[in-house]
Amino acid sequence: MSEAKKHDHSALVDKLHRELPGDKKLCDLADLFKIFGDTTRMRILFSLFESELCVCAIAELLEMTQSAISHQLKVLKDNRLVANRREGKTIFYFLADDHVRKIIEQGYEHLTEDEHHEKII
Amino acid sequence: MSEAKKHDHSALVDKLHRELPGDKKLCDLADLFKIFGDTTRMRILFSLFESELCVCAIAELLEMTQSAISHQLKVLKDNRLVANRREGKTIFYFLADDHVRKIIEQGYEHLTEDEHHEKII
DNA sequence: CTATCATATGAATACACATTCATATGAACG
DNA sequence: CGTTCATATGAATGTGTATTCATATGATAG
Repeated sequence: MSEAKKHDHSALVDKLHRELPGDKKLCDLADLFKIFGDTTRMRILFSLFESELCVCAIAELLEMTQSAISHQLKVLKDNRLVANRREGKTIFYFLADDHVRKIIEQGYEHLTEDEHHEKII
Repeated sequence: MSEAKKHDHSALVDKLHRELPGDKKLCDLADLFKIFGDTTRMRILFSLFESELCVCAIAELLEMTQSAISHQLKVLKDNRLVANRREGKTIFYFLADDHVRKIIEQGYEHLTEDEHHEKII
């Protein structure tokens, strides 16, 4: 037997090490949440909650540069959170699927629960 | 009436502007997701899915510095995603509530749906 | 084909933040 | 108390990335 060092958890650690999802999965998951972790992108997603919008409408709404919006829309599209369709010169963006709404709603719930906590203080 | 400029959406933009959640809410929400948007924090959260763990167990499991883990645990705790309890010298961390699990699971679902897409290609 | 409108994109800049290193706190034990 | 173990924390560093600026693409109208 190996001499037990200070505070040995090798057994537990080994077990958990086998159970943890692969690094690829965890990294992908973190990358997904990273997309939601930016105020501009979050505001864009909320803008698209009700209806599709063209790029310049989003830019006006959020009072930001067309370029800034366009860059972020690319990030959102590359990660399949939004999709777009062309109509003449205009390109309309819309939410890609319902997961986007669900993920955001879950986050919202956590927040409101926190407010509950703050009231007590 | 104001002269309609090129591509006028002022009506739609005004309407949406009133409907959008306040900047504080959106910022808080983005900040929440930002927490999940880091591989180390995601791995820590997954480590705690099954059972509570002390800091050095997490550090061993993830093969990272105690300091790095401690810094991230602070972030997680400040945002109420984990909580801790003391037992002598040791401090055990655990998931604060079920929202954490739900949020992560929603993200996971979105990912697996994407894999579906990739298979078709 | 040229001008214009809508959008995309590359490079540069500026800022946020994860990790490291050194050190501090804090509990238990002799 | 002084030492040791477990954890926390402050400052410095390096990396990632959001925005800006300038410019490119791409569609439409004349």
